[in-house]
Amino acid sequence: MSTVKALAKGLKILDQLLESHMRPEEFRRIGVTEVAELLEVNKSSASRLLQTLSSYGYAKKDSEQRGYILGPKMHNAAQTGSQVIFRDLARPFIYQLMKSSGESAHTAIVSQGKALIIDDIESAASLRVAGGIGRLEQLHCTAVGKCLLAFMDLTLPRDLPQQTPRTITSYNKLKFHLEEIRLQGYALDDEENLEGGRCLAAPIYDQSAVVIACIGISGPSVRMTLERLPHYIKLVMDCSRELSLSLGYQGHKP
Amino acid sequence: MSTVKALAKGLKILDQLLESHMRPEEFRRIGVTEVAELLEVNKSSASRLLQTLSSYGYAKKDSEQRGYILGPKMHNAAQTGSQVIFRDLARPFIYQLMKSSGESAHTAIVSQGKALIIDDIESAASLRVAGGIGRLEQLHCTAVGKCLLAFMDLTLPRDLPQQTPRTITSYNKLKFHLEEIRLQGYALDDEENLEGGRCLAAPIYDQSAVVIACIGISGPSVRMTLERLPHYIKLVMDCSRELSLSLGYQGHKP
DNA sequence: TCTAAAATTGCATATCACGCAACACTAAGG
DNA sequence: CCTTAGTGTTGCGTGATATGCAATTTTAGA
Repeated sequence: MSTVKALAKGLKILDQLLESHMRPEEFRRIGVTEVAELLEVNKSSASRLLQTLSSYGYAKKDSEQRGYILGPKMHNAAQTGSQVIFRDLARPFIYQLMKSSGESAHTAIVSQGKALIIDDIESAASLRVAGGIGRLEQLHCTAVGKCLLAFMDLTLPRDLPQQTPRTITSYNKLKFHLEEIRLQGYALDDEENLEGGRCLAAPIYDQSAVVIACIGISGPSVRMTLERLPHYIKLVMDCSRELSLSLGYQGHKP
Repeated sequence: MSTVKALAKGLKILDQLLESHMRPEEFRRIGVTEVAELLEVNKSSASRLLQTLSSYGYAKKDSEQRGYILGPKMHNAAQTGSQVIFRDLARPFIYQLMKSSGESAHTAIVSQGKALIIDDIESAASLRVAGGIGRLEQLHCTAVGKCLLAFMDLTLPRDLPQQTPRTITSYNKLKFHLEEIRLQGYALDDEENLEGGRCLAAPIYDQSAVVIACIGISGPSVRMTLERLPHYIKLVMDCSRELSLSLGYQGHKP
């Protein structure tokens, strides 16, 4: 059994970056010189190893100070762990939402510049919007996507592909629309993503009053009519408030 | 700018392992032959790269079927993400526990073969057991450690260093003692880790009735006397039950 | 602005990653 | 149980590349 030495060196660096990251009280950036000492190699070798780790997203040159920190790929792995816990916590709430609304209910978070459906409880109705745990949805034309855009301070996408005739494809129109969503406290997908389908979504706040996800319902327009919308809006917003409270949310501090 | 090619190859494998891991519906083990095709190298090279990743804990040969999966180090990164959410959820409960008991209260999980304190709310009393978010504690002689050993089906450590004259250093004695803890539903550190200090701990169950953590209190023996222990035990166990319920725990199914 | 320390880059050479081939292991089918 | 095909591992020699050196660039602090 043999090891590939260059790879081993890179992984040792990754160990150090991980260790520094996992203990917030002991966080520090790691420099080329420090890595050179750790591996007992020349600084130039250390620099190239760090560059390689960076180019693949496993390390990142800190933008504020000298030194390298853990890169986005490891952050994504950490986020997946949180997703599983959060999904399980939110499940009873969206189950109840599905029951009270009669439509499919789901939980969504931001991932890879899209809205990732991390849980989805389908309604028993024969005509329903197709489900999809793990599905990535466009941000600009889905209720969950727009909800996340409005409440999470995300960078607005520039590319707004048309999904239906009703899709908002203008950056300025979307920007204005998101302001409305913030005032209303919920987002409506009015056949913007799927013809014949409407969705509603509302944000989930954590204990520090930061939005971390959203929940929503999807259904066919023949059932989710504009006349019945207020009924659905109330259900979704009640559910999102209860889930937020269960996460320790205590309302916005002035 | 140049990349270290051998390291780059290893990171590409890690990318694949991560990708497979993050979407449970798309999980699959990755074999040497598949890696060889991905990287366009000979199977022997692929094998050596995977072995190197494995020896550093980033990959793991699956024990049930052929192929490699994401290794414990990446799991640990994922766990850290969950820790932050869990820590925040548990905080109000241990805060209340500190208030009602008058002693420092903490949350602990298993990490690196030890008990990791992920949150710690110190009592206002002048004489108290020193705190330490991020501290790793021995499993065999602390209340949180013994609690995790008893309820989480961990491998019993063989090395049981003596911390005080009261430390249990016999494997068989510890094994028997853990059976007692399982029956009682809580663990007591009776000056086994620190002379003049006693700790109590109780397990936290999640929605699938699996123990994922524990909470505990620590205080000086002059306050946490044997006569007052039942009072403290009740507080700790009440708190652990409430926190478990808030996580969706519904009691043990037969 | 200057200086010292940290980080990066080009080049030649020493090291080791690589492919080949042989072998070992495993799972499935007869 | 035996056979076969596919998967994974190991030893060896060679050429590709990782490395150290030295020069250069960048950066942060006085």
